[in-house]
Amino acid sequence: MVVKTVRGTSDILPFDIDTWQALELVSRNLLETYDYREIRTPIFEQAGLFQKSVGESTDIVSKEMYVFSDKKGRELALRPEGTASIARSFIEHNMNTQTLPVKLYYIGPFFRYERPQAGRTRQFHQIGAEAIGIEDAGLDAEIIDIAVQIPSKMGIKNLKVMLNSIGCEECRAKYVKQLLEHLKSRIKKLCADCNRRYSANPLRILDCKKSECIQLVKDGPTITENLCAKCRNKLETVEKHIKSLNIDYQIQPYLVRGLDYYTGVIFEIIHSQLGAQNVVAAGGRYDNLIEQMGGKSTPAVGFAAGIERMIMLLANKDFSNNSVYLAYLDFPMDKKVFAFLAGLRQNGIHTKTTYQKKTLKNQLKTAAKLGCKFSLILGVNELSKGTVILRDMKTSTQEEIKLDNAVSIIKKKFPL
RNA sequence: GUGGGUGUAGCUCAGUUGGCUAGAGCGUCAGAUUGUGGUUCUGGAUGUCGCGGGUUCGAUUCCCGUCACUCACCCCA
Repeated sequence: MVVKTVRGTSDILPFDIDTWQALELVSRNLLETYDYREIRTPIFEQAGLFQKSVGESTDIVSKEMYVFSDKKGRELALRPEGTASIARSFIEHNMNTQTLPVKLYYIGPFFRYERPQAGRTRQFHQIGAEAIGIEDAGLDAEIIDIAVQIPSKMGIKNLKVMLNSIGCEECRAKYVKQLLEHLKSRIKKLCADCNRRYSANPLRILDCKKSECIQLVKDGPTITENLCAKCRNKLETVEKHIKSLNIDYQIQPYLVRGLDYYTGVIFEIIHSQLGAQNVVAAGGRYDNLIEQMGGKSTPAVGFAAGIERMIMLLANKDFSNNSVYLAYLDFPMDKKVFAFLAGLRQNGIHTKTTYQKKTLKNQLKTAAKLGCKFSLILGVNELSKGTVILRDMKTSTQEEIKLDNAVSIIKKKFPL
């Protein structure tokens, strides 16, 4: 049997890579202008890191993590998400002594052992950012702003921002108590999953998709109207900020997060064309995580966006670069042709050509097929005159130019 | 982890109520007089019919298993 990629993983082939690279470039530029710096943490970590931070009760840690032991018996795990590693690194390198907030971003692969589905693979990629050390609603709004702008700048439309707050520890605890109280007498009406959630992770009942549960939840209290004054005020401030940026959002009182470390304001950016996995990006505050992991009490806020999910939404867009095609007629390639070709490339002109004997007709056909905006035709006549024909593939017009001027003329015709 | 659907050329798919050399479109390659593409025409190449086993004189078609893809649940970016 021929070896294939393992389940839930795939090759990102050159055919698709333009979109990936464009997305990465747009994201990096944007994040850098917002003063975030890239951090690259290891792909694998001690398994305990994720148990402590993401939470042992979550499926991510208890069922979906790739855990293995190395030759010395160390329990390691392929990272299932990004924030835990960054919190670890923040503590390990005493980043709390730097000017706060420390703003970090990452782009890379993550691993979860899940059943593959549209927008869900076992190796997947995220772009994320974290602003650590300052508890200001402006940073929450900034994170949301960035999370919206990355897909928007790529041309993704119809994004919806869902916003909520799950409160601080105090108001959340009070609310959970109320919620459990409300559901207690009706627990038998809840679905099997929600019965499990009732004891394991009650807030998760809020975003159950089953109609019977939705109805019961609707009749009960919402966290949004049970926030303490401080938490309500923060949520309202975030709203004010993102309103000023004309970000279209809506308060979703039943929005919760799956990871244990979230506190306060949380959000999701969703897109209807993605199917069941409709979340493009999500995030929120996690003010207790760093302290809980052994660092000083440090507030933080961040987000992560699913790269594959954005790529799905960009499937019919073309991000390929401009290029020219060099057609020539004496085979094998004359040394003058070779030198000209090398010169184009040394000057930063993305040049395609053939390396086997082809007719001129064939070469132009190829050039058109490859999407080259211009073709350069360098036959024996031109070579003897020291010229080359520059053909505009769109208008089918051409001019004969001097070999020496070719680079500057092409560069003027299209900025690379 | 649970449930449904699918698996035939590079791609999209047809097909055989079980039987001779398995098809189409697209793509690809070559050609339609000498150095000019995206239209047209002609011709060529390519498939262990996902893999393994069973039933049968005979299976790509039926059965079982398995792997993968896909959709939903679950989980979550």
